[in-house]
Amino acid sequence: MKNLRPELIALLKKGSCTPRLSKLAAKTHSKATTIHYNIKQLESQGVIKTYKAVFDYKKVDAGFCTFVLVNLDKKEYKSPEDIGSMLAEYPEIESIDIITGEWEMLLKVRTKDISQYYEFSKKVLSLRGIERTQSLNSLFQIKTEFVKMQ
Amino acid sequence: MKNLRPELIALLKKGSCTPRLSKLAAKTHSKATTIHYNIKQLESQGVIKTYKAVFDYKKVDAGFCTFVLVNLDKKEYKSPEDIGSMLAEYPEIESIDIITGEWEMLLKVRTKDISQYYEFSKKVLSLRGIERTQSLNSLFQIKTEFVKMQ
DNA sequence: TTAAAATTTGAAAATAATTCAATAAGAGTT
DNA sequence: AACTCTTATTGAATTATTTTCAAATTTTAA
Repeated sequence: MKNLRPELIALLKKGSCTPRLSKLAAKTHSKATTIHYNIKQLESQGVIKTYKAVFDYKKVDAGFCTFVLVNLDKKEYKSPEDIGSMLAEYPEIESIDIITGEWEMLLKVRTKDISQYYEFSKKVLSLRGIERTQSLNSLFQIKTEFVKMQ
Repeated sequence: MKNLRPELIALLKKGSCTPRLSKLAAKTHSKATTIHYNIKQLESQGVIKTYKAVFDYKKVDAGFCTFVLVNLDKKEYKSPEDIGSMLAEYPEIESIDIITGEWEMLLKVRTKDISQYYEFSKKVLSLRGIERTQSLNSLFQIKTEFVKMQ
């Protein structure tokens, strides 16, 4: 018997969910078929990207959250998007933004703990094109992904 | 006939979704009843907070994304969590973290455009307890909420 | 006012989730 | 290894939800 949990968590983190039409119908005082029509429209217009789960990240070995400000080495890459899409493959990285100001990129990273973060940083933050980084540690999360924690 | 879209988007942003057991069963080569059992367990243990939609935020009037570093006025509040939970009520705020370093708090804010951000900042970033802020603008989003954009 | 397009709805059909009892697998003890 | 206890998986039946589709309604634009 294999442990399904890690596989389920990985799938739910990015998708494998669906809107609850009956609940939405009740909350908006309309019929399920009307919601169905409206949701299909949002989906086909690309308004909705996916449906996913939000976790208590402490309980899925991702309780250590770090924001990483990144300076990119202009000589080493074609465009910030190129490094960005490489980084996007790492499951530890929750978000990647190209930003204004002193730093070119901001990452949000989730690992189990500080030592797993150290492993991540050795592996990822030394990639060609990444010149310098500064990390800000999250001590406490009040809201994530529009969802209040606690 | 009222326009359901804004109401649906607001609901889906925080919840009103459900895991697709049949899909998860297929992907993990197990039975739907097994997935059902495992998911109920994750839910009752508080591992899963909610199921929600991820949007193309440009298409839901929230394409302008800003990270706000915040210094808190120690005289004005009991604890950072108190200001945090006040801020958590604003629908424009995607995430709130208490962080290490020069700044005490990091917000991620989504508005329609720069002028709506200005309205937000006048309304919210002048609340008692917020001493000083610095905002970093997102020029391009590569990944959000663990989901690759584009 | 009228015609066309977009949205809502109801009924029926198709899928999917839930319940529950039986079975199987794993963990720990003797 | 045999036994017991606990945890996890499964199949069958029930219940609930989603999907389809045609008809009706509402909105938009001329």
